[in-house]
Amino acid sequence: MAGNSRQAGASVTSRALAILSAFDEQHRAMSLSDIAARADLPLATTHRLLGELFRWGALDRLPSGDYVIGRKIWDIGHLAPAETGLRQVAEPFLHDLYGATLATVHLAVRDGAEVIYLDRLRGNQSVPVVSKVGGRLPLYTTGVGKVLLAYAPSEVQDTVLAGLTRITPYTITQPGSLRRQLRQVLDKGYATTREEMTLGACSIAVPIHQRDRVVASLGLVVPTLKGSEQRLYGALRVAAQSIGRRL
Amino acid sequence: MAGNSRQAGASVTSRALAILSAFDEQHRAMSLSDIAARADLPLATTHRLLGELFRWGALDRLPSGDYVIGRKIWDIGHLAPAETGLRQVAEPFLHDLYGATLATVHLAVRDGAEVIYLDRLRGNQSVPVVSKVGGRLPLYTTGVGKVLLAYAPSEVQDTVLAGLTRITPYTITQPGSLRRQLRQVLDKGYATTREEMTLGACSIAVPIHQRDRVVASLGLVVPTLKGSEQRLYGALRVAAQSIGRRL
DNA sequence: GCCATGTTTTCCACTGGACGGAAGCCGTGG
DNA sequence: CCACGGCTTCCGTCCAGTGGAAAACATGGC
Repeated sequence: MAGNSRQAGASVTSRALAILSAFDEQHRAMSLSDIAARADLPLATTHRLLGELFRWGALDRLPSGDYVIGRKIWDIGHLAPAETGLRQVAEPFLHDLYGATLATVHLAVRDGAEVIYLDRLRGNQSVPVVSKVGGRLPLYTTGVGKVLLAYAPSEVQDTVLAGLTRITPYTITQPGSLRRQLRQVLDKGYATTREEMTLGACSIAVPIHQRDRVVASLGLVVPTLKGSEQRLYGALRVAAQSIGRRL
Repeated sequence: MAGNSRQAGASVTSRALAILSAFDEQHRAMSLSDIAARADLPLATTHRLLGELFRWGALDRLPSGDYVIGRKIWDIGHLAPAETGLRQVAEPFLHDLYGATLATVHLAVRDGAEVIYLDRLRGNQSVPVVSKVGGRLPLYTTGVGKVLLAYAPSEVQDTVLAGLTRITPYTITQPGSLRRQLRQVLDKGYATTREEMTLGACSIAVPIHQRDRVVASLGLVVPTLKGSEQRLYGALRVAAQSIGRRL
């Protein structure tokens, strides 16, 4: 009854993992029933699994009783070598970049059809940005995103090109025009955006190469690129090369 | 035989979690048999669970075949509110502090009898430090640690005092002398260390209050405190108050 | 090349722990 | 006071996880 009630290959472990997957940026705190609904699991089962995860430290509870991701996950996550290794190496160069430009500095990698921000340096009086460390944004509205997209396999590009949605009046929504920009990124060696994600924020970004593969992108967010594009590009290129050499 | 072979209340989920727990700073990459040994699970079972965790993205594999923590854990970990909330709020103030002092800046919380570093700003030419974001250190050899220990429940203090081990010639190993220092921390409002963790590195740290509870600590690492102690304390206090007010 | 040694992967019959419907509990508010 | 929605506990059924064993695979010594 009630249709296909449960996923086919649902192993025990995968249920616990399904619960963790139920959390995302829009759902940082959820009640038992929310989680059960989002993970598509029966209440009683969810309840028991939540108990186990909580006891272990994977989840915490707010005074309200809602569940949130716990410290232990944050903690163990920092053992991930790809993320922390790159960050570790890049850190001092990000500082230098910030010192030299006073712009918001971003270090990001691609995950599927999204950017994930590994690190961000933001000054006190920098332009407001929506990025967060650990957060995700579309590939086609940010400087670092465009770089990563330009070097991504064509399946990924196709997926992204098929789903362009307007965020600001300046967001690129024409597949042809985005495709042209991506070609330019490969030619010129850097990408730019002009208020395509946030009004009042422009950005410029370059790839970070490990051997001959592009593994990450380094970007700056500034109020305007007028006149400073080449200077910022120069600073970015030096930093990206230094980071790449050290990987 | 060979003693008590398996934990008593070992639920399925807890085995997957035991595998994740097998990873730590000294064991970032492990083979199947290493993991099975550390998690105290049979090889075949471990193998299957590793497969599930890998397929989901909780674990990655190196070219060598060794398992490491995967991006997904890092990713989900950043949804933990305690960690990221505090970081988010503190970030601009850490920058200011760095700008004003050019010292390495630390933001840390206590977990049991250890410090966990939530954030670190390190200049290019700062004193070398052993801290890492997401890393753990003892409570009694670091500035932020002493602050957090001074405000910790007495059980925690007793545990720590019972296990003082020398790291540098200047590490405090006398329980009495540490206890005296902790009292001073409460009196003066800040803690200092002088080469107790790393030779050539001194530190000063203050508590961050949320309402009337101490939730974190903010610290600076410098080559020497000579003459600058009061100036650094002033800067720290202002920053810590601003952060606390915003929580 | 060949065998000895250590590690990873696959297999499968058995069984004990997960499953989840249902009933009880608790807080809220009409 | 009772009705309602969400949380927690209970417990008999049964199937998915278990793990010993053996097969594949990788090393490396001679």
